[in-house]
Amino acid sequence: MHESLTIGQLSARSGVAPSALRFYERLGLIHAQRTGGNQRRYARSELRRVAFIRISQQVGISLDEIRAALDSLPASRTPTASDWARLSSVWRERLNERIRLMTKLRDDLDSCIGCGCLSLQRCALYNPGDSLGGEGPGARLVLPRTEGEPEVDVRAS
Amino acid sequence: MHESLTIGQLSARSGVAPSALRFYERLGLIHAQRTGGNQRRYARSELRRVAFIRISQQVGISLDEIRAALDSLPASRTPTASDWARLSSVWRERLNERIRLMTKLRDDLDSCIGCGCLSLQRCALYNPGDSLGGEGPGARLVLPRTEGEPEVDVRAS
DNA sequence: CTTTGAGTTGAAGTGAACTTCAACTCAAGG
DNA sequence: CCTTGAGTTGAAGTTCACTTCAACTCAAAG
Repeated sequence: MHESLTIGQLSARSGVAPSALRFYERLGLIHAQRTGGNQRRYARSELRRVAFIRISQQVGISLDEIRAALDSLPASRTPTASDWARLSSVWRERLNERIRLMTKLRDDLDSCIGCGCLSLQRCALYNPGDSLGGEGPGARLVLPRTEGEPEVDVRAS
Repeated sequence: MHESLTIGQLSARSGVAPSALRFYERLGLIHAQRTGGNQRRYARSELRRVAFIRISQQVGISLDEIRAALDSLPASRTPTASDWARLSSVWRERLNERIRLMTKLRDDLDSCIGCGCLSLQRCALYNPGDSLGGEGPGARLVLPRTEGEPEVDVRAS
């Protein structure tokens, strides 16, 4: 009866807009069968893929990287629990790194609030190796990629 | 001698590209005097503004919101330490919330790796913890992009 | 003075992740 | 059969945060 899902159903159950699902398909992140009338029919396993995509995005991973990760899943068989576990554990590292960076930023910000200085030299908020930079055009990630070596010093205002 | 900075100097000292500084100026985030030859000269206090902007971005705040925050600084006088501290402490709340969410996501992901399931009902990755209402899983995305009412349930793959 | 490197402008381009649109077709109830 | 809501397409539009470009001018060293 409901062995396959329409795009509307997949959208409703995943919380992802139909337009986004079509977009994901164009990028090769998900796949669909077609009916005689050319409409998409999704296997239930696609729901899990969509779940993985959304979770990955929350971890701060680009669709491009997510696609690469999904491509590493076995094409021949339906992914098993351990397949998903393997992917997730990689994301876990990323997430931990992000948490570490944000925590450091918060602590640095705390000490800056203490003195109200924003004197980046002393407070090390600009301390390179953790943050700043970003090369090339295009949108910035909310949390920066590593690199950059500014010499910041705002002692005299 | 260096009571004011050229755009190249401000760029070097802040680690922000000149094009970005001009862009910030267009958005009203920073300000510059002009020389007779129409070149920008920045007061040293602008360095602190740029510092605040970059830190704010790392906290995950949009330029639009940053502008709003900067607009709340007194226009008449040079901002004091406590002015900056006031702004920073607001950001600190945001940062803490983000850390909290990331940490929860990591913990949820951990439990998912344990069973490798990504079965969002059981692993609660999609469950905000309390609002599992009614029949079936009333599960939702933890951080929905837009509004919506997804009912996620991937039990059968 | 000449050269060179730094600065100026507005307009257009970039990349990510989508959404919106117009102009259709398909599927199901009455 | 007819209507209606759901689905189809490619192309274009949107937002954010910038960068790149062309075509200049300015500032300082030699």
